[in-house]
Amino acid sequence: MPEIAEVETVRNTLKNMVLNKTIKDVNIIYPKMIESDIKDFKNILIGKKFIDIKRIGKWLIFDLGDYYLLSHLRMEGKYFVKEHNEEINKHEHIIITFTDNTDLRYHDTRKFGRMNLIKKENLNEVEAIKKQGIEPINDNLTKEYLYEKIHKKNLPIKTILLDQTIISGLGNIYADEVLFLSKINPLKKGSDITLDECEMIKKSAKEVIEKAILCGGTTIKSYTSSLGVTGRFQQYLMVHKRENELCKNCNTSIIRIKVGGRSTYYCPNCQK
DNA sequence: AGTGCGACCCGAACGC
DNA sequence: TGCGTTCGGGTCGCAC
Repeated sequence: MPEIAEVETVRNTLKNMVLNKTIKDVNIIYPKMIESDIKDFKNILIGKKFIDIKRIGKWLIFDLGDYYLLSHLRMEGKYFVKEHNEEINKHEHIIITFTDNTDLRYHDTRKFGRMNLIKKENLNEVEAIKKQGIEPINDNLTKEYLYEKIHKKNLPIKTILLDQTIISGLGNIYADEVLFLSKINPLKKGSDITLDECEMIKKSAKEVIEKAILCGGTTIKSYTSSLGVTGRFQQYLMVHKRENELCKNCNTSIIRIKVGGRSTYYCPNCQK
């Protein structure tokens, strides 16, 4: 998916486009995308406004006053703001129309994304939200917290970094980058990670995510954030998607392996 | 409880 | 040119 930096970019972009506009209609083209009651979805949204857009981990949270619209972009979800009379693209699945005749359109080639409309007081009953771990940009992410969560696990550290209940917001791209900066081999078991290495992971995660947010995210293949905004972090990637290219640190060829079913890129010299 | 893997979808890239 | 196969930025649920 868009990872935390991409979601943050979408959030900031959309805040400038859709806040405080009254919703006049909702067109649900692909109902499976909605996890809450379909009828309620339309009825509740019409007449309301988005008064804010928040984010928890990779979840976008549209604030409707008494309700939240939760939106997870998964792999390829995007939002576009278009004039209502523009033709509907085949990958646009949910269309929210405002009284000024603009649309907020949810576009998702693979239809993996999900939305969930809930009463505000029920936010903490949403399992995925409740279980979110600590974000890299939060100072509560300490080496002690990480060590406690990691040191009894027999899984590769790469797999652990993708677990949203430990660190919230890292995906496949930034997990590889964090391990490179930390000089840790992606296959190293959680139980073999030292407290010092947890400190490295914590520092690297913060560094990578802060820089990626400043860049507006990364663009790989299909991902551009809403409104065609293209992330610029790609130029700073040290290992991800760089198989057979040379390590920017030591000139060794970057290699690609599978870890937990996910493509994983690393420098065999820097990350022993 | 912890771990591994298929399923959810579709388009792009690749092999023949 | 065309057809079949493989792969993927994420997460969930099921089986062991």
